[in-house]
Amino acid sequence: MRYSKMLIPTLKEIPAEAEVISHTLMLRAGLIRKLAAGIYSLLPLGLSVTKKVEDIIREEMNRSGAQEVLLPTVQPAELWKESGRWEEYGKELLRFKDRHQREFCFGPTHEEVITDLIRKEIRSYRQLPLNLYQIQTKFRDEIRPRFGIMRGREFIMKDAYSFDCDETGADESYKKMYDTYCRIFERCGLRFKAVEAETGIIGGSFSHEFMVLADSGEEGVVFCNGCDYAANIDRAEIRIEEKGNEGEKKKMMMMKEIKKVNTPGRKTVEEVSRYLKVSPQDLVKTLIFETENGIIAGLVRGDHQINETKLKRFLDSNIMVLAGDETVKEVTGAPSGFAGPVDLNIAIFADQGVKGMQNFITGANEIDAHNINVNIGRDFEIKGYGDIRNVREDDKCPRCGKDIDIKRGIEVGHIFKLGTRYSQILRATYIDSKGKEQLIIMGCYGIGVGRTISAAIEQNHDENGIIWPMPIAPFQVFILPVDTKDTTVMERSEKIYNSLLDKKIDVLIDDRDDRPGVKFKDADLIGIPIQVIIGLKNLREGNIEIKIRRNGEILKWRVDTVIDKIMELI
RNA sequence: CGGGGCGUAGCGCAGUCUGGUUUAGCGCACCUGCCUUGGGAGCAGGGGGUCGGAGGUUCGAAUCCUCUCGCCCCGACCA
Repeated sequence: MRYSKMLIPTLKEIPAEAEVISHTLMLRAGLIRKLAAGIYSLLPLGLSVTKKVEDIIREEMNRSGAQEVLLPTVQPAELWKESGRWEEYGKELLRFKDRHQREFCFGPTHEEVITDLIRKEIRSYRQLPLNLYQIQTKFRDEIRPRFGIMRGREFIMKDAYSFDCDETGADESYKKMYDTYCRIFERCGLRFKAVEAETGIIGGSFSHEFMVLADSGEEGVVFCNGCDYAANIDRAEIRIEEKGNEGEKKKMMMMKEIKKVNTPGRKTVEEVSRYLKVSPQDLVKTLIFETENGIIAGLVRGDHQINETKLKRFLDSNIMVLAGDETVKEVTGAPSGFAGPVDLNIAIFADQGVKGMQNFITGANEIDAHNINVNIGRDFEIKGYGDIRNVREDDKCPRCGKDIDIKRGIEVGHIFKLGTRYSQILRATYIDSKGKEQLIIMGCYGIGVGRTISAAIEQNHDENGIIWPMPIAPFQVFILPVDTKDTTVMERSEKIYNSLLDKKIDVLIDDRDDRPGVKFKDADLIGIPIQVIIGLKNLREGNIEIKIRRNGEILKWRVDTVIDKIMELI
């Protein structure tokens, strides 16, 4: 491809809208342009990378025995009503009506459609197992799209669905996809971790997320330095320390008399503990939540953070919203910041870390007041204890007890074992070898294509621009003739260009009649791994210069060996 | 949805508080010519704006008021 003919609108200045480096660079390198919030056009360079990633996915999916299909983006409401998700999915589901006032939605995911297809087509165990996948545009009306195509509303996703006769088969399918995903992300040149994860609205019995570690990641990832335990922060279990001496000591402590103290204007744990000259560990935080089963309170130690997802799972509720100021006032009789469990007549649940605490401090359900020397059992009752707080770096691995690390991650892939959640409700069944009707067991497996690209840039860039890993680079080689007007330079450049094309190499030649500085800057910005720089000075000495984008290394090779040497690099 | 901020040329911004000497500006980009060719050059000339939109106040509105649309950030939420 010739640069002069290609639409590569690079930007010298940093776009105001971009927040993370991958977004900035994708705009600056001319890969994407925004049309509306969370909705982007892919320009030639961006599409080229997208196709490379898609092809890697296709190859590996096909290798695993999956078959590609293409399902509709527009889906009838009936199917979603049948699965129950028309109500469940909420505002993220983009709904609309056709000219006959029939209800439709733009598919945010395709469990309903694929299950419908399968229930119509599959009769016998002889037709199973099956794994179908597609690479398709989806739409989820995100509350807050951000970071360019990392969290868009319209986005390209590879989604696969497996169908098995029994649990053993389903587990095998799941394992196969796990391995396939590892291969895909390895080939994309990403440093990633597979972690235990939540199933969320997709549902199912267990799942793994594939996380690319990057500071800009939106998910917390917990992993052990000693063993291979790794989990999403919403999933990561708290290791319960066997309290030896400390526990004993605690038990021996006397319950002191509960007392109300003034804490004018002190609302946060930080403020209260400093004012009362105690450590945050001596406090218990009371958080009020609204659920579908009424208002409840969640308790954690002052220096701990409650995890709503864990609380939600613990209480098996679908809705869990931190109560607003009005609700808090209604329930506790005080503005938020002064809530406490004593004389609170709603169900109270506590983190297991609160269990051994004695003579602690809580809000007094009264403005500018806290209670000290509060004790469970004597002053209030707890309806249940659970693991409802976030893991911290000073916690230990729940499996092996060694130190753990918490990092940020970008979720690029997610695999779920669905079980019979959809096959049951949509009646996707088969006849087994004994002639009996059975539910098909399903799995579902997603990869965010755009997110994978963003993540690749987050991990592979420097101050000058993108540094593409070779397998997903839009071009493998960038030929940069320093002076387009010089015939010696241009003839040699064209020759190399054509030789590489003959060898099926993706090569871009910068035939623009621009000053060298402009071309060098653009070359670094768009990040093609190998730059072939052809200048008169080197050419006179029979040399051609090669610049490795990743490390800036400059190599000088003889003109007649340059093609072979480039082939070795690719 | 709550809080904050921003909409002025393709991009980045000034001007808005304090309405009128501004014919609405600057840098980059763009077009023409000259010049230049190893890290986003230089000179000269040029084109491009319903100041997000609607309504209002006023002799006069980018500037003040009301409504509205869009976008960004934080929070809540989320594969």
